[in-house]
Amino acid sequence: MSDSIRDRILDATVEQLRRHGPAKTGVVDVARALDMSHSNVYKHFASKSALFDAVAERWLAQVMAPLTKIATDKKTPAPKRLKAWVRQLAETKRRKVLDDTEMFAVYSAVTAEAHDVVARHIAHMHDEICEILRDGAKAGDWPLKSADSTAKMILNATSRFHHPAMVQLDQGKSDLKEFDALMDLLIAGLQARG
Amino acid sequence: MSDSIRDRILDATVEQLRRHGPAKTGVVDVARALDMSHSNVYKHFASKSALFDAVAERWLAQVMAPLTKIATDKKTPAPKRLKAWVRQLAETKRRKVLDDTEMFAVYSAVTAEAHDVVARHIAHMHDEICEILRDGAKAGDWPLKSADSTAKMILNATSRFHHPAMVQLDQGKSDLKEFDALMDLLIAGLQARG
DNA sequence: GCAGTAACAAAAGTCAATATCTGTTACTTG
DNA sequence: CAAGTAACAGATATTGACTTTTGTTACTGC
Repeated sequence: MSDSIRDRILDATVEQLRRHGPAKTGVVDVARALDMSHSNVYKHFASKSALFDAVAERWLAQVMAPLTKIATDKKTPAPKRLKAWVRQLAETKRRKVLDDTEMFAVYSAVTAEAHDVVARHIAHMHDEICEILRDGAKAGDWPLKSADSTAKMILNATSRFHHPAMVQLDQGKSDLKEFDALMDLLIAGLQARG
Repeated sequence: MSDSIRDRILDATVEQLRRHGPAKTGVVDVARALDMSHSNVYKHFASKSALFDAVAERWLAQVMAPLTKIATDKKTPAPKRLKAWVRQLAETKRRKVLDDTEMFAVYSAVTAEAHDVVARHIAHMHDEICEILRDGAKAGDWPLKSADSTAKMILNATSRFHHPAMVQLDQGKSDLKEFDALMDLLIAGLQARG
């Protein structure tokens, strides 16, 4: 079966965002692109921001997919998995900003407004790091007092390489070797802690 | 001797920025506050952005002063000094954003434009961290392959707590205990590295 | 030569009339 | 009842005439 009407509206919205940017994309434009009245779009999305939130949600789901694959790959040792997971996150953001700077700005602007969508995304990332950390503790890779606070620490320490605001300011200028060195230091620290 | 004319113009500019924000502060307003023609301001600053750059430079010098005191306090052990230095930086930013949110936005907007002023400031911070790292290496606190790349790593890892863009997004919401935990992990890592 | 000014063109900003967009309601069609 | 529409009020954007601001030049007083 083909796309649901909801999906078709979302596709059209992304297309409009791509063509005209978030400031000049309106519900009327999206409706016009689909040859329907804007009232009908409101049948499927409560408001313009709900529509944009749904776009952000889809984007973030795409970001998460390869991360989840890494997080659940139990046969790889936790330290290697942790590094691979955060590296994948940093690479995704870096690639997005290098390949399509304008679209990254759109993504960034839309997610900046989508407060609870982003909160759920962060919670999701947090949970996957916790899982890797706990696996590492079980395997004796490192001691672990609190997976929660340690996961937060990992995300904080690496945000320079994956937080949209930072990635956008950096414009992919910084080397991922800097990321690798930092990640190695963090893992050394995790393993050294009493 | 009293303030130079340059300083008086800078003071008036800060006053205008405080009162009306960066968007509504013009060279004409600054001149009017000093009872002079705007042409005369141009005698002392090449352009409006040069004037704002000078304001940013003064602010950043104020940020640096207490940091330099810590960096050059050779009698305190390097690990403690490193933590105190970065903590002081994070605290300064945090306090600025909590005490006077509007003024932090002004500072942030002005420094966002002042590209080479900020580059010099980052270089200055980088140098002070290098100094602490080298002192630690001499005292046997940690091994040190490259002070430069390690200093960069420390600034990267802690940027969540001191980079204007991050501090502004966070609005002082995050606990400095999170910072302390991260800094302890980083120092543990530094000490553990082969 | 340092501190200052008046007069000016070009760029940027203001403001109010006008047009467009958002979100709702009541209604239609398969 | 899922998908769709027309008509509407209020909020938001756009436009174009009209300031204001930026930055320069040529000049004054000490």
